[in-house]
Amino acid sequence: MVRSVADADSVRRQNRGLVLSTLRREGPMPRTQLAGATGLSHASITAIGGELIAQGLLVEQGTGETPPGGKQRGRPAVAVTFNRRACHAIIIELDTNRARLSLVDYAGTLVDRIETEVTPTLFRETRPATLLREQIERLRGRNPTIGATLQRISISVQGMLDRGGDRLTWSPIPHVSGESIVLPLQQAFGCAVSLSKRGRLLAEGARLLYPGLRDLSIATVFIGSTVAMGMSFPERQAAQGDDGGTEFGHMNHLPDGALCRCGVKGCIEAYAADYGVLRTAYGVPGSAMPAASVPAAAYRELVHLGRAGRRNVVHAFNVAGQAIGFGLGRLMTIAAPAHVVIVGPGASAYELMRAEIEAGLNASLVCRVGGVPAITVHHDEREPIFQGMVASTLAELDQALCAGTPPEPRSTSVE
Amino acid sequence: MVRSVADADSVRRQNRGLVLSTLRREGPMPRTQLAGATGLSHASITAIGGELIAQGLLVEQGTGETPPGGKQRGRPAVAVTFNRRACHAIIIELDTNRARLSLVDYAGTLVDRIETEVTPTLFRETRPATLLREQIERLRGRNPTIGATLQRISISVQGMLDRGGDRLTWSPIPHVSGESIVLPLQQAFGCAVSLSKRGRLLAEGARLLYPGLRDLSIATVFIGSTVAMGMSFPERQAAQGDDGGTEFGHMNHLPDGALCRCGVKGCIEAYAADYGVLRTAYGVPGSAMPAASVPAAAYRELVHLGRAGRRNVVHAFNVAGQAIGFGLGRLMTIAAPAHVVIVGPGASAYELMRAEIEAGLNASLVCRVGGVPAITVHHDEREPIFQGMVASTLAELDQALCAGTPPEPRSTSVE
DNA sequence: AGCATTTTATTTACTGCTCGAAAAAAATAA
DNA sequence: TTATTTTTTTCGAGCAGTAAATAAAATGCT
Repeated sequence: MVRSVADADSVRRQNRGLVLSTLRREGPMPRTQLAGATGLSHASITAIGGELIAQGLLVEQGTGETPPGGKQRGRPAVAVTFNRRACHAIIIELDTNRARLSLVDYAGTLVDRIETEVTPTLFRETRPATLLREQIERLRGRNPTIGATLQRISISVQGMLDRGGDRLTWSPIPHVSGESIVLPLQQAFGCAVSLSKRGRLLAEGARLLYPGLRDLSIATVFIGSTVAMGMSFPERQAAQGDDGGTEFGHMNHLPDGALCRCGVKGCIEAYAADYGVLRTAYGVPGSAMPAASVPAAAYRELVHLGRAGRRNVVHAFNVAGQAIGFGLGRLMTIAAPAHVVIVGPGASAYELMRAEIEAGLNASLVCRVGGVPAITVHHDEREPIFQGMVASTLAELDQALCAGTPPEPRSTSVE
Repeated sequence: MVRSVADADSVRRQNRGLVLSTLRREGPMPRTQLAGATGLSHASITAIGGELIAQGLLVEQGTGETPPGGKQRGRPAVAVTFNRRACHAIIIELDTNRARLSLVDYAGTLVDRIETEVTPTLFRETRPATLLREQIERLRGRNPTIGATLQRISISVQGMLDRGGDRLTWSPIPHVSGESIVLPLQQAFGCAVSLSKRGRLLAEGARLLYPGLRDLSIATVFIGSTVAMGMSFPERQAAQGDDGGTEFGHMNHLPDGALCRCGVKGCIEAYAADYGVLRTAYGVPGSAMPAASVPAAAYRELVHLGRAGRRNVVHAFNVAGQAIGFGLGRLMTIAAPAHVVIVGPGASAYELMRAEIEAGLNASLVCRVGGVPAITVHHDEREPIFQGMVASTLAELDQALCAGTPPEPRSTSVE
């Protein structure tokens, strides 16, 4: 709560932001309804709405809906909504095996999307910023109409970010850490560029996806080729910085335990990621170097065998469940989420890990006293990430636009 | 970031709060200087200051200081400061062995203080709220002049709070959990009552005590008859609710490990609290019931023996250090404090645990990549708690007073 | 003593924002 | 064509903040 002086200008900014965020949350609506939803007076809505339309951020919608049957009685309501063409953003999901770039407009609609493969050796020769720059150029080339309206580039990555959020200090994606990513793109495209941890976006996306979670604290655990977690708290949405991102997968489970891909011994990931389960299942000692990568099919087969009751596989998933359960129990002592969402390929093995996860949670005093968090399983992790990124990117855009541009006097406008 | 409509009133509230918090942080100062420190115009300072003085919250200070040698040239500056008699707060530290009640005035000056013993059986017969009510009455009786100016009661406790912060759901203080504490006191005294976790206050107090920590994230670890931790983040001061309080002492260290006083196996506390070290040192198996309490002198003797190099004791402290080190390493994956402050009786054994603590931290990928947090030792934990409580209580008071009262027209005032 | 100087604090004139109420606009119903 | 209904805009008042001018309260100098 950094206090700073408030004046008429900050009031206007706040209320413009209120109008935009209400429209984001509840969709297009006429001015009268907007007054009700925001708590502002009709007079203010007229003023603010007029400004935002003049600025090109909002537009009046044809007739919106002709809701209940026949004709309405009075002056017809004209809904206002976001001007799709006001600006655009590019959402990038950078993963261990591929990069997906999505172009969305100001209304949040997907305009275009390209995908490119990421090989383990790719970033040994190509700088990540260079690869991304090329792909962004390509996407822009395919959509010439967006012109200079590209306002924001949001990148989702796995790994640890540096303080300023400019680069990765460590990542499971080979050779990607170290180099600055944000700065070169910022310079190349002259717009805001941000790097976010995949885990946090997963959690925020889960909140958007399940209406029931809207007012709960959520931890989303990804289980797959890595183990990752992000947390999201209500009322503090879009907490910038590194907040909400964790390194859950690299939390120690057992001192001097199994070797993790990160080089440290005993991480949760070393027991619960695909390679960890595989190692346990086939009796490979924990001191053995982890497999560089596990084919998706091989992991699916493993889950299948486990479900069929194959002893060694069931045991391996039990070990994985114990690592995750104790990890969650330890987490609970620091920050107690009310809801845990499990996503990723490992979600399909949840039933094999469930008992151990619950046992691990119950070994935590916090859970014994306050109860265990509700756990739900969601298979597809791509959608929450994407939704989360779109939502937070647009919210940031709203902030930037309603904060910066208004005071400009329409001096040299076309008249 | 819950958006709500802003108007002239919210501007005034914000700026009144700004004036008060500036005065809290930087002490009494004349209006001109206040204008500079807050960023508000002189005109606004005149208006706001006048209001606050009329309201009785601030007063003009005689001459303050006659700072550099001889006489100043122009119109003498008259400093404004808090009106001591505007209101009072009672700060209560409820501990395993005693309860301390401090009466402070609006300027934060200690007016009176009483202390009463807490025995392990005390709360079997007396409800905690009843005991506190009696003690508060006693304190009030000794200070009749405060009259109705008692505005706030802040209570520091150890243990877990319920959602609403009304009662303890679990506590190391015997028989204290379960019963509502806040509500009865609120009804008895008709003022705001709040329950805070001792750990969080410790961390916030440490920030106030060491100016160098002002802009860092801090974790304060208490080591003594329990192990506890609180965290404090800059820029988000007085984050209300349960934020910043942890159950670090009851984070699992080893699955199926040593028995903790809380009844769970493997908690950090079971290895690192006084009883845990004692148990390890004398070869008592971890499955043995922990001692009900360890005399302070016995623990001091233990530390003394350890420092003198007694093998079994050194080993016991090493085990304690490992528990704390791994615990901190695990914590780092969720929330990475830049600074760790160690307080309490165990602080004097830090050197015996240091190597193990550092080893535990280094077993965490986060520390390997981002470096280990700085660790400092501070022996006395009472002072930070008290300072933290006074600061946050007065900040809350400022908020309540500058938000609520101003719009009241001085209708039936004495004229 | 009396006037200039200096520093602090207040007053004045003005801007921008929101609000409530009244007026205007735009449709249907009779 | 006129009444009715609903949405939207306009108008006047009120309030908070700023910059600049003014007042206040002291010292220094002649």
